[in-house]
Amino acid sequence: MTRQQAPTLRTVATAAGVDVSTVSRVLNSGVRERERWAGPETVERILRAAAELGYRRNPHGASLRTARSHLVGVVVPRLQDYVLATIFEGVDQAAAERGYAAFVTNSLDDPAQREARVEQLLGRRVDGLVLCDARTDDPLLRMLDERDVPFVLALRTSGDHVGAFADEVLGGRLVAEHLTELGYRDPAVVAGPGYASTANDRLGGFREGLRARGLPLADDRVVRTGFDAEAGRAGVAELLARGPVPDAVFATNDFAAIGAIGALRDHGLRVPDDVGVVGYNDTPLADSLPVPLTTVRSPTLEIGRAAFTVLERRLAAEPCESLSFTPTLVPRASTQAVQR
Amino acid sequence: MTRQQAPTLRTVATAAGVDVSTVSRVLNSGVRERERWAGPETVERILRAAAELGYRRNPHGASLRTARSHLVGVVVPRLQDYVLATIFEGVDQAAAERGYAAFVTNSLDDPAQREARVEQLLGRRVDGLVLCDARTDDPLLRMLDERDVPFVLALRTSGDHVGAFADEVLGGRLVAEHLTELGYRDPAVVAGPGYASTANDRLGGFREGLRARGLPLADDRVVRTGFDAEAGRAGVAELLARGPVPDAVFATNDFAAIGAIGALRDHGLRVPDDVGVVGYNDTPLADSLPVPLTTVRSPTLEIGRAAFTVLERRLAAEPCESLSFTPTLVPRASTQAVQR
DNA sequence: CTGAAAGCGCTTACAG
DNA sequence: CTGAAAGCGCTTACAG
Repeated sequence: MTRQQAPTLRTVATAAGVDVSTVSRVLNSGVRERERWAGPETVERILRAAAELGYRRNPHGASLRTARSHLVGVVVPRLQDYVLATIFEGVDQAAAERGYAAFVTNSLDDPAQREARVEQLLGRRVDGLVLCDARTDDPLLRMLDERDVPFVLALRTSGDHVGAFADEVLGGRLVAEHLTELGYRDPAVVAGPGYASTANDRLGGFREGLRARGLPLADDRVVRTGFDAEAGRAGVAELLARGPVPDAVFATNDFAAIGAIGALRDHGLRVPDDVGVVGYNDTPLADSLPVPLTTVRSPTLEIGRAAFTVLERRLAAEPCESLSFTPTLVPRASTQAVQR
Repeated sequence: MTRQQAPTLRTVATAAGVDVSTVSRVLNSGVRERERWAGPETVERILRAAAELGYRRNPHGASLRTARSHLVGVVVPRLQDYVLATIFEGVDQAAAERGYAAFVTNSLDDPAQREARVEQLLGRRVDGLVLCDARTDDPLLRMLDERDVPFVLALRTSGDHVGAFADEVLGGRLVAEHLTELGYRDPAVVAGPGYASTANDRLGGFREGLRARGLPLADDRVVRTGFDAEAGRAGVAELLARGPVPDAVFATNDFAAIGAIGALRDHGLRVPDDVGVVGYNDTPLADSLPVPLTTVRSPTLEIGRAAFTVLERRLAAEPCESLSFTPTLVPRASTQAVQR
């Protein structure tokens, strides 16, 4: 082992000719407050010694002492999902800016796996959690509350738990308005699973928006599946098996929309000429598809950042409220004015 | 704060009527070795006390004492990229199985950002690093070596640094063979950036495979861009601006392939009737696209898992070699026998 | 303004 | 087989 011993507070203290406690105080206070703790010359000496030695606080020592790890855990359904990866990036960014580091882990929307992952994070002594996989009925959240584990939600809501969300109902309504304005009269929906508030709210907003225009959405025009391409493919297959071809398909996720387009094509239906398609999230892919996809843009990175902000308030025991973000519709070539 | 004090070794020791050192030894040894450390009855008492109290080792105390954090850092170009998210999942899985936790962070393939991220990870006292963003010429790796920081590479190679990789040259060759066998004679390539060994090797294998069949690849049939859909779109636009329409396009990434298909369509070219398209990675999307994409499957999850395995060997100062994986070609509808 | 001391929770040589 | 002690690096009330 030629790796040299990492400098500690003691190394710095010795080099600067002061006590470790003084070094600790100086290094841990901002430029302003430093003067309260040490003479300007002492501060100078300490700062120089620390810089020369390349001192870096050992977080384990600090955490052990303070019982605060400055670590947070983020639980996502699956990191391979672009939307969730983006939300994590937002959390991670905001966390890093505040001196925190973030772990991410997949729950796969499986309650058992999820609980195991949360326990692992807690075992690592994270200060708090950001959960991106809340369920409409969610016993885990109650359990965490009972154990006084600080957590916030992101993206998906559950009960009145605090977090950072998008106005998904509005998102669904925007899609309904877009389609009806273009002249579509018989749209169908391939919605994500019922345990996800996002899927429910997008569907709910869509239904409401249609009804407001006198176009109630029949139950057989709705399929509940998952959020990936395969789900979209299966969803459309199911819709087509049920009855007449809808004139539009709203998939509550861009990937599902891509699968939906594939399935439509398998049945000899062209997009947008025969069927209009709308996705959700404005994934970068949406714009680069052979037929660019009409979709709803949701500020996912911001949601991630905001989730951390709310969590930090919770950790500081400050009063905190949920933060909400507004989606916008992005019209592209996969929908068009209907010729009649 | 109603949150009850977390039980410590001391709590357990008191409950079991033994010393903390005994508890530590028993809890840290496997079933087999336990008997060497304590009488069966003592072991029993300790185990029960720990279980009843819900004891969990405080990793900060342990890390402080042992100077081992059981933490690893994973650096990826970007987590939003499906391939990298998958590799991270592999690393994380393998790490968790071995009692490690993993941080991930984005370098965005930017040297400055990358170095900053690595320093942050080191500041968190990770035991080692998995770098998925190695560069063909990579000063950071030399620096890490000098500082004796244990690291391994994944996916992208650089020099003879150890890691877990796929045989990308073979992957490129498989594509060349597939296309030539179908009768394509004038393929073009939209390859990732030159600092990524994966892009270079896929291109190199492709070129070599073509040459072996008497079809040298002209320089103006190669465009170097990025790995995302936008890059594929731009790459094809560039190719078409340069000269005659190629009869096939090999994009070294599925997302680039999707962008390429979009750009081809913009120019009124149909896939596969006018131009064949091949991607790389067999992203789930590939199979669900309107025109399912011929692509190369690379065992990315395995690569991630293997990378951790190699890292663990390095951490144990065991001799370690790189692990290599074999890709396979997945033919789909985006390529077809050429009619002449 | 600065120092000395205590202690966070853990592991590990050292005794016995 | 088990205990007592030391110490990892840090922070923070307490003195002065």
